[in-house]
Amino acid sequence: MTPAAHESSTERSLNFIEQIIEEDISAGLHDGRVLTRFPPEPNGYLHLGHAKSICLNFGLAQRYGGQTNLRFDDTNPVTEDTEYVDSIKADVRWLGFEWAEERYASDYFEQLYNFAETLIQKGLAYVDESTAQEIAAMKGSPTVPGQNSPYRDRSVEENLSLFRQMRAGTFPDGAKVLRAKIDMASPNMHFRDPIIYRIKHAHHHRTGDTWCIYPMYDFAHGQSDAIEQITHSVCTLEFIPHRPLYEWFIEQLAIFPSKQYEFARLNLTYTVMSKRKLKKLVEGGFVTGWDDPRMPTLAGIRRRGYTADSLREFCERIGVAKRDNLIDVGLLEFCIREELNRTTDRVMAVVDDKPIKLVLTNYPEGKEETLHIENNPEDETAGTREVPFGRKVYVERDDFMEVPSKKYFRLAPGKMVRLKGAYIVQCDEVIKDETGEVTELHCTYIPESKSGQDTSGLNVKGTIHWVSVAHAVPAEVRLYDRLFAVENPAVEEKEMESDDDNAFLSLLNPTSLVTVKALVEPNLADRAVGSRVQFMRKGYFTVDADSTPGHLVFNRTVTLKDAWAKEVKKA
RNA sequence: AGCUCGAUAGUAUAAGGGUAGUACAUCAGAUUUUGGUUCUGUCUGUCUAGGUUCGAAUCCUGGUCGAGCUACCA
Repeated sequence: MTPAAHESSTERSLNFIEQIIEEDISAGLHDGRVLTRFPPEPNGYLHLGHAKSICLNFGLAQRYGGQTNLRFDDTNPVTEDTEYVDSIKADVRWLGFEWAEERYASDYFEQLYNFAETLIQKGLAYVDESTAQEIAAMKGSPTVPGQNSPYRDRSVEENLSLFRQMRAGTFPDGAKVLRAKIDMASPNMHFRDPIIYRIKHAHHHRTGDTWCIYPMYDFAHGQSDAIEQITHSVCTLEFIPHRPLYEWFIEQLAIFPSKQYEFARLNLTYTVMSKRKLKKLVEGGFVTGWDDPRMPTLAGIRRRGYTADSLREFCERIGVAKRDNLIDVGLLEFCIREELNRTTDRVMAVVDDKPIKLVLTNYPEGKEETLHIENNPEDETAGTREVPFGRKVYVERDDFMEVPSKKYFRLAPGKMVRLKGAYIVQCDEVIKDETGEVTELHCTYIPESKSGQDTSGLNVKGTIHWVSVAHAVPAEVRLYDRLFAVENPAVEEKEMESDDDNAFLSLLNPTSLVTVKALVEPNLADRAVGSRVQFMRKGYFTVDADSTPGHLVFNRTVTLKDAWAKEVKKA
């Protein structure tokens, strides 16, 4: 699709990268070809920050008739594993994207090695045998220029021979490194003779034991881009200082001129996005795993009940720019509600460890009715379902107040409400146990008020959900809430000024998971894992993988908006 | 301290020298057999000081504030 054609088919304005690409296309750069790449390191699970990057990279290519490679940046064998490769591929596909080619930086090890020799030959790289500490010390600081290594001026021949011995496995880990010879006084720390190869006698997940030297990120990423002829290499802001180096290597090696562009990574309120911190949560048992529904990982959020569509919509709405941002998690919740409101069936579930039993004293003993209740008022084609009704039903404790406030229009002594899809009932008598806790409400129902054929003329403000006592199916419900109690854990952590890098754990929300019992409609009994419903007046729920026949487990994906809760909070 | 990047409503994001717009959030109202949905209305913004210009969010200069950079991680 041409930019012009697209212009007319969308309202959305262009982000800065799209603007660059359109300029490139009109300038005829690379004959208008667009090839992007998504370059994860296979050392962890993908999270929402990656989702932003995936949607950006694949979205750019789709928009401009290009393609996207999936490239694993696997240059550090000690942290990487195929387990992650598989989960990353699954997550990208789940999000709804298909890559043109699956590549690995390790595919290019031989080529990268040759690039290194080229650099040596040009007198632009040397083997340094200083220790890590010495190298760090000689590096200087942003305000103090570094010092040249004593090994900086070795001859090309010596460097070549040493480098070949490095490859051959002559030296132990850390004994030597290959460094680019640039400028130890550069204000850009990355130009102070960056290390480009290090010795690691480690098993690589793909190349096995073929190599004992591995290129550093800076010597692998740009060249990999060039080898694949990536036109637009999009990464996050922290790589800005690397860009001059990225370009330097490309220029010195005279290879395909890929260009790097940087955007601001996603930050979300009430969570953390750093791999390191997420790992701590998993390893410390603060969550049940990488796919815990509270985690911002794609695996977690998927299990929570989020859809790929809603995530893509979210990524579209947050935009792309260069300024640091903190997105309100409320926007994510809006995106999933918007979809689930449209697509899920409404059902009734009394989510309460101690529900109240409601007895309709004027409803004949033993009588049962089958009610037909619409599945989704937003979707006529969703049809109706059968819901059994009887003399006794469960309702939630929150839907009764012995001494109601003025604006409370649920059950209270003497008050009327409608039981959703059934009858209007009036609360006559409150039954309590010996501790004074309400256990039952005796009500009378209005026979002429039956849903759909109401001739009672009554008009009640409140409608509450219920489940027939005789037909209720027990279930476990996991009420998930924000992982952290504070809006911006990263900033709070900084403000604590603690040396303890576990300090952020004290900011966790202690009620991020509340497990309660529920009684649900019988037709929910055989829902498949992963299916989604709206529990009327409660929220959207999905059947968790922990469910077994006879033991249903529901995850709360997100609550409904709750104007009443706001009202209560105000008071 | 040096270098780099950034700064537009509460949060994001547009406007590329010519009316500061959109979404989410907020608040208010209407509708509603979900205190949901939907609809209507409402509120709040160009970091600062100069300069260029008929005209500046936009261009220039200084300042302020925020972020990143100083791993044999990516």
